[in-house]
Amino acid sequence: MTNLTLKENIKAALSEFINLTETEWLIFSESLEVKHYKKGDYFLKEDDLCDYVGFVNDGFFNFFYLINGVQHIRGFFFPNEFISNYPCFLLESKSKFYIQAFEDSSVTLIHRDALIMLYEKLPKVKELSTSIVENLYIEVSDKYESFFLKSAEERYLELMNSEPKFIQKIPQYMIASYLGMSAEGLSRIRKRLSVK
Amino acid sequence: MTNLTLKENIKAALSEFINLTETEWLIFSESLEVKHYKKGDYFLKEDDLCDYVGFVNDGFFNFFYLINGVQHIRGFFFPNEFISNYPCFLLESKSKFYIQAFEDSSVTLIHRDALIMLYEKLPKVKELSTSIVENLYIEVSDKYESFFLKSAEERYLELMNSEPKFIQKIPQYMIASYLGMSAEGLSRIRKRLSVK
DNA sequence: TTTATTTCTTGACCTAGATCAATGCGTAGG
DNA sequence: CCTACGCATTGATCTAGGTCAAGAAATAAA
Repeated sequence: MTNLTLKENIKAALSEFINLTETEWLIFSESLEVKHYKKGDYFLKEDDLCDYVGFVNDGFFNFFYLINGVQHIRGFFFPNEFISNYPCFLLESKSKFYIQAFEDSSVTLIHRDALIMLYEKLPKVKELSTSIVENLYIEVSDKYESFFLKSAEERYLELMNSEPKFIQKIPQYMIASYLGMSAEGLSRIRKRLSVK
Repeated sequence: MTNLTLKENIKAALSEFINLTETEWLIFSESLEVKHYKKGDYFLKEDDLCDYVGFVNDGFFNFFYLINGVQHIRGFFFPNEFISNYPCFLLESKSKFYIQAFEDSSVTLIHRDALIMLYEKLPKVKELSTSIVENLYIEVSDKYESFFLKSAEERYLELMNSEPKFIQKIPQYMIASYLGMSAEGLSRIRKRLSVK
């Protein structure tokens, strides 16, 4: 795929939030750059500043941090999703998290400075940023609620239901970590479910 | 306290986010109204639309919802904090939550329509809204993380540490619900801690 | 194909915290 | 002052899910 086509991907995704005219889109797309990541490459590492927001074209990424060398997975970024460590992007603070390519991936990026400059030229873009944060806020509120009210088994089923296609590619022990349970625990849950 | 003084409370709180000149503040404060709640009164009920953001002057509120008649407490609003069901305020959707005054309370309110009108007159106010949501997002992300990594005892200590003054006024069984544990569990934790 | 490494499963055991039921305590109303 | 009712404590019991250790399977490397 050409870089041009890759940028076009975003256009569709953006339309969920804002409507850009052709001219506006041209201005916007000038600030975009496409970057390719090999499996294992980092979009972001611990203690990095997170100066970019990206949009995943292909492949996918793993969002985690380390406590005594143990990976705690907190999310995945799949194609057609925005990718960033937003709290760090917003606060311009150092990242506690890593974001790592899980397979060869391509991402369309925009730098914070470019984005801020766009806010002047295209006020709609400011609204876009606001909407993204609002959505993230609502999303994490839901995840929080689900953790409160649901058992490990229910959370697993919920995930299988919402993201079946990609989950297959992710090793079980990572899914377990993402769901806040042990790898052995998840294995038993799967066994229990397969019997039913 | 006069309504004028109550409104002044907000000014100080806002200064954390934006700086308003005297003139701007006058424009802003015209959109504010002060409302008093008796203990037990609702700021918001299930299925209501949440058309207001408030600012707690006095008293405090309880943020919860009901599942088969059981209260699940998800937060408290203390003096000098903004009060709203933000996801509902943002999405203009029906609330699943109740917000109830725990003692006689006073709140300075702004209606969504007034707020949106202010965005035109005072663009800074738009930034204020954005900042508030960003803060909420970061706050709930932290709470999520704390739930993941910490034991019931640790979460209790964390809360006692961050909000000692108000927590005293809240019955234990509500704190337990807020922390996602049973009332009996919390009682045992407290006993264990008092022995140490 | 064989070997090595990573991932998954299974069993044995343990523990935090839930649930249920009984009792104690404090304070508001009569 | 007494009675109730809401709240807190405590004991007994249960269970989801964690931890540790050993194998089995699968995947990658050679």
